[in-house]
Amino acid sequence: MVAGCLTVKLSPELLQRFAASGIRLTKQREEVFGLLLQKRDHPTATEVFLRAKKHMPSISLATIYNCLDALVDWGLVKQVNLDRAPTRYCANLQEHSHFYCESCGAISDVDIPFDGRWDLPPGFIVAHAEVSLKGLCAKCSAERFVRDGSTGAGGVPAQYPKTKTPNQKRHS
Amino acid sequence: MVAGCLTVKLSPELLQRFAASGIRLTKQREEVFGLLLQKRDHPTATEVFLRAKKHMPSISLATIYNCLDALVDWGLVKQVNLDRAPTRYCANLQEHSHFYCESCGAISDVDIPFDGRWDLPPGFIVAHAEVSLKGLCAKCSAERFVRDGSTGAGGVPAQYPKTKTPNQKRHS
DNA sequence: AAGCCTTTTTAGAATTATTCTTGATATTGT
DNA sequence: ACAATATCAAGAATAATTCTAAAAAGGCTT
Repeated sequence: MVAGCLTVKLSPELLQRFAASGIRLTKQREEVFGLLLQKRDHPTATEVFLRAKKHMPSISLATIYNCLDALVDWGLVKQVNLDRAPTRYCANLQEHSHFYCESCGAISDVDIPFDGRWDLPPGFIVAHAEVSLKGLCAKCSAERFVRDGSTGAGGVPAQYPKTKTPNQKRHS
Repeated sequence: MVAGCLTVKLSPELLQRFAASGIRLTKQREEVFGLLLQKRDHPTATEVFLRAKKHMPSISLATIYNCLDALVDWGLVKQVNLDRAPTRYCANLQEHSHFYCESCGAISDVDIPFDGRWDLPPGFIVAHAEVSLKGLCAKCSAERFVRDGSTGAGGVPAQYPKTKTPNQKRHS
């Protein structure tokens, strides 16, 4: 009971990548990813759902969440969380930050995240800026290095050795 | 039916400020604010609730939310949102950023938000950094300045003239 | 192509953080 | 003290998201 043609045809290279990596690219995932590539306005899961239904009337919201989660897991899509508003999704894989317009609610991508100033398009006015860091605190990094026999000295790469985090859900 | 002594006595200066500003400092608000000042570990509303109940057994979670919202409105407390985890509350009024430890879940304050590098305590390892900007996009700032008769030229202060935002809830 | 195994989709129930509603209670100004 | 106003409490309501169980689809082997 699958509907007609997809919104966006993925590039052969991308399809190749999927095939090579053992990832199963279902019609639904292809549709969801295609929608995100096509209209890069940071839609919420519900918005993606509404758009997807036009082409696949039988798709369910749970599937949208499943697909988005899968795409996020594969590193093809990024979640954008602003305050407690519904999570938005973004197919821009370049490192970038987000700008939320407090007047119209639009979310724009901002290039070059942090090395002094942001590369804001002309006319944009920043009222509030917020930085969230994640990683290992002193205590935990010490423990980790003791266990792994590493020195823990300076120049540690950003991607520290990952050990299984206990039962942590996707966005923790 | 109000319980015994508060966890933390607020400073006379602060009490003065409340009195002067017409803000009504109720026992519940005082307790909640005191708890945040006393143990600065960025508790969630539920955690504040559990702590408050020890001193005010009759307090309700809704009241905790009310008090926290009021404190946030008065600028005495900041909300800390990390991904979609429950909102945490922070009585540190200094401009600062937050560091989330992906191993133990602790949230630390990080001084000096963005001017090159962050002032991280030794041992902290950053794996991911995220910057969220808020303000006015080009379209909206143009509209605003046309309406207000301002030039819109460079050097605009971060605190642009606020007009009523239509029915926007606290965290939008 | 048939059978078998695994993954995915679906629909709806469940969860969870937060907000809303309503009546009770407390506080302030007169 | 009395009215006017603001706040609190309890539980219902909301909304985003996740979970569950069963059906469907995809792949692989023969």
